Amino acid sequence: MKENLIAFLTTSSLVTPEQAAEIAGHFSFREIPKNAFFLEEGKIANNYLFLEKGFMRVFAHDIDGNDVTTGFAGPQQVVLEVSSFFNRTRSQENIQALTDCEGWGLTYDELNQLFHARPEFREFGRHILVKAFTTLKTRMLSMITETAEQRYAGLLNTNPAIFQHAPLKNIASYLGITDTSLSRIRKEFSKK
Amino acid sequence: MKENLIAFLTTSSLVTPEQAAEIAGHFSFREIPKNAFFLEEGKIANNYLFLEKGFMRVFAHDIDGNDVTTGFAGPQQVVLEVSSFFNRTRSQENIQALTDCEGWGLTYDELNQLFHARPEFREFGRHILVKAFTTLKTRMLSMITETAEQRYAGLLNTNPAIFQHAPLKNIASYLGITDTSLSRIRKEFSKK
DNA sequence: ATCAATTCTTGCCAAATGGCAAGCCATGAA
DNA sequence: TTCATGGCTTGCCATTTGGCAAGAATTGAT
Repeated sequence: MKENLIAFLTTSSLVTPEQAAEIAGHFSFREIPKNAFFLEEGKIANNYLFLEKGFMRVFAHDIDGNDVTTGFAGPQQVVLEVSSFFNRTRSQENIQALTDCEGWGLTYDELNQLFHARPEFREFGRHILVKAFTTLKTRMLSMITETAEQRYAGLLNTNPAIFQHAPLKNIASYLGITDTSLSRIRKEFSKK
Repeated sequence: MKENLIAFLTTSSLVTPEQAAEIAGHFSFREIPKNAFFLEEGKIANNYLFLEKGFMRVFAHDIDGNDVTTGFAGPQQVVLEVSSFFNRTRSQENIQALTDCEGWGLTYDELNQLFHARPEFREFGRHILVKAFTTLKTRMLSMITETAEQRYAGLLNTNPAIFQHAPLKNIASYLGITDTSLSRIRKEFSKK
């Protein structure tokens, strides 16, 4: 039942299979139907989620009120608004299900209890945070050094599934361009 | 002697002044002369630094070998290449002193011992990591939603000291533009 | 003091991206 | 079925940014 969660916990090799099974025991099943919000801006994130099925989109609003996609999440990934969750502050971001989603979750209190009781899960938690940070740094570097077309090609390569679930305008803002430009880039790209 | 470090540890209010004094006791004094490298790409980051005086630049190289500034550090900040330090992997980034620097440092082993012995320092460590992550997310959002001129104005506002220590071409790549464009933006900006 | 290297600016032009509006297409609701 | 909505593309043109090269200014080394 929780095989995927257990497997995920052990991949880092910071947690043994036995430990993973016990840790997984504390997670509860969560369903988020399509279009429902896992987190709404203005609220304090209280849920840590291991996403097993489905896709989600993370987005914020810029000064003019425009919708800006800051991230996507897919199966076998942790979904978490780090800042709001750990600092207990109001989130500036929304997390919405692009498709029907299923996964395993912890509340803030549950996670802290588990961090306290399970040093290896604490290490695992740090590992996840470091990974998210590294991923974001890589994305920042690609934002600085690559053209929009290169970033598009990169996303198509690393996360092709997103194109089947998110509208292009969301993908465009994630890439830092307008939907108009993305459309043109796709046209050029398909010629090659 | 270590007042600044102690004050820094207590600002988060995760560490009491007494605890901070004891934690600070484990840090050793570090000097990095101007232009020296605190970390070189290809090596494994082994030093955690609280910078007390001076400025540093973090940079990587893109595919064409161009120098890209990914960050700056100034007084009262932690200097750390998170990914290499925690994963014990070779760094893709360099950290170089822009001016003569002084601060207080821990090695990887020292930090881990302290994390183990001092839960409050562990919490503090997480707090620093979360803050760095949040800062980077904000920067990513500004990269997507703001013009180069707005980003320039923002940096001038939040970190004016950098302009006295780093050459403009470094600041340009940090902002995601060429030095030519930055020069023009500065010209326009000074008219206002 | 001199020379070399680096930094910064500027002019010229090209390339990349954006803004807007129109139109087409697919989807879902009534 | 019809209608309304949202998603995607496209044409036209404006704006932003880049590439390159030249030159001035600054810095650093000898």
